[in-house]
Amino acid sequence: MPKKYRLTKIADRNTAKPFLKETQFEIDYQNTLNPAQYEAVSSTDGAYLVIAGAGTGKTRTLVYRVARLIELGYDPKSILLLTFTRKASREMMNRATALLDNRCAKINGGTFHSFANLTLRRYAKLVGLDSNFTILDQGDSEDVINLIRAQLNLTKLDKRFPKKKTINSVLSLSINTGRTIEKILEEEYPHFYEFADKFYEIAKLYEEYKRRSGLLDYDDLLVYLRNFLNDKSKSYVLTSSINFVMIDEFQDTNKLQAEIVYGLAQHNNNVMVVGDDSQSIYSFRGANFKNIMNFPNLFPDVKIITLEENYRSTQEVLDLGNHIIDKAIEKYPKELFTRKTGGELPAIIAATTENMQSRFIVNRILELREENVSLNDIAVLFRSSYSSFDLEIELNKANIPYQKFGGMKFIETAHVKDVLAFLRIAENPKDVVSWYRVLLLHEGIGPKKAQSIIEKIMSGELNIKSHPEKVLDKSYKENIFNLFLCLHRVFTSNKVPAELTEIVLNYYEPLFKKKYDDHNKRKKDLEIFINISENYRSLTSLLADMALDPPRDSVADVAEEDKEDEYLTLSTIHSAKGLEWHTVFIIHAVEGFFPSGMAYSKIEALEEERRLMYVAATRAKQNLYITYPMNIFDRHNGMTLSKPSRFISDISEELAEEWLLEEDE
DNA sequence: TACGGGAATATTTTT
DNA sequence: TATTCCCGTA
Repeated sequence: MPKKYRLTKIADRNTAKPFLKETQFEIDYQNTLNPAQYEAVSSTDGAYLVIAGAGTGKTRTLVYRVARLIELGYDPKSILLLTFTRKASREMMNRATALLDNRCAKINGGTFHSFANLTLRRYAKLVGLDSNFTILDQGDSEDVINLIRAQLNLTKLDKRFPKKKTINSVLSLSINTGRTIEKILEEEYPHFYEFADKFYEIAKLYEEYKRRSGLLDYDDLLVYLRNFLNDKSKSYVLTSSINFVMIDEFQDTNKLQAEIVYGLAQHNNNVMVVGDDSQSIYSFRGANFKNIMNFPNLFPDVKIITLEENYRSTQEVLDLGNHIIDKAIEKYPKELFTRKTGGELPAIIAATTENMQSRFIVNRILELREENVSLNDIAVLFRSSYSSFDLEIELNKANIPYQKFGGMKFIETAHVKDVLAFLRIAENPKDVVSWYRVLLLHEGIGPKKAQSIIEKIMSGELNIKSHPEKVLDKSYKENIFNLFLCLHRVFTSNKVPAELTEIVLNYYEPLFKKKYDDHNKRKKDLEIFINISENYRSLTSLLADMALDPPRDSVADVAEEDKEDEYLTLSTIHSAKGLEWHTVFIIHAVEGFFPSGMAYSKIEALEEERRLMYVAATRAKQNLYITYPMNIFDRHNGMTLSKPSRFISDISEELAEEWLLEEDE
């Protein structure tokens, strides 16, 4: 169907600005949006900072702006919309498409990392990279670091040297926040400060290693992109094609990402960032809500728009949320209000034990179902993913279907990583970590032997692409011969992901059964992996997606065919970002769990826990229940009496009802 | 040098 | 509780 007012000929979208009168738009923007939203949506040129409180229609605003820009005649491909997750990106494009038409699906979108991935591959030559680099996920990075850590003999020191996880997070924080390693050690890990020089040594070796092996970790994706953007003569080809930059969840970006935003928008400074400083919950990844405060320094002519009308929650829920966040030490001034009144007061529920908390939730959910509240409209939120273990048992007993978000991911399970390691080698034979992982699967091969085989492969002494009979002499055991035979098959196949996966799994199966006692349970994951691989045409994109947008389901609820269409959501608060439900339960609101004991030592960390509680509370549209067990198992002391979370302990009768659950005899 | 068993240890959130 | 670390044995 031809659109009434589509402008077809625009000589140069960057200079000749198309325009329409307000009445000529297909969508009645002015009357569908509130004044603040409309101001943001109808903006075109210039820099905008949209401070959007929880539930104020942030996504809606972005979606409408995309539609309007397209209606104005701008090329969809010249609109870049960066979001926090790929799911969010997909959702926005779908909504915009539904609103207007499928031109909206053509905009440039994705996460910072996925955008960097595509850009770096496309402009690999200009960037100075090989376009088929492999992406290391966090676990892979840690493995590399562990290898280096072992080589440096750091385990033999008198004092315990930090573990791979810690090392990786220090290095990563340094890159993402632009602070030196010393500074980070001093501020976050003072007990490891004395090892600063070792950290530098590891960082150097790690960099060399990645360069040599054609590997990029998450941070590299951003760093290379930033550097590319800074080299204006080279990146002009990219930046001149971007007319509008939009960034969602700006409160969760870090310094490095802010620099990227600056670089992306350099062509004409048309940039809009949207965020809520009160919902900044990713500081462990280097995010700093002060990015929002600093934004006006980056773009001096920025216009600030504040969205304050909340469309999600009842006033009762909002009051409690406001109470929690009012005590925050620093935030952008804003006052959320809603027209939804007459809701029920939130409830704060003390249960004598953790199990009673679980049973309360199960009962309440069953009651809600009686009241015709769909399971899809209910969520249970928690600080850390293990908090739901007891509840999960009770839900299973009661036959309540649920999906859990956050926590252990499919991709992080050892057996899936094993299979991926084979495929990584197929993609990039220089990938030493994957070689290491694969070789160690074999009997009789430990770290030393693996090392020596890898050296021979890297030096070319062992040519893995030719048939093993030609390259392996008698000193190699049969299992190595078989491994090389398998890899030879991989290298000589036509590299369709599904076919490669099949070859690998055939070979891997006996090793897998030997390595894992519980291989029956794990087997399902491998079957899922086959299905996933069938959706890809190239190995490069399969591997990139596995690192950047991994499927989240592991064994827990794999069977696609018996997946219920109605299910309860269990989620970490981090994974619940941006979502909303009719009824929300927040569990384990106990000192030491929420706020986490890890946060006690730093005021900034405690402030972040507070924002986390705020995010959790503002997910609720209608009902909000915050529960805490009074006795909870503490690994150090056994059963201990616990204190309710500081975020809810001082709440007055007007803000929430307090219930006490006791065992009925 | 590989590898299994038992001890130690730290314990969150995710692209 | 689950992973990592350490050490003795083959």
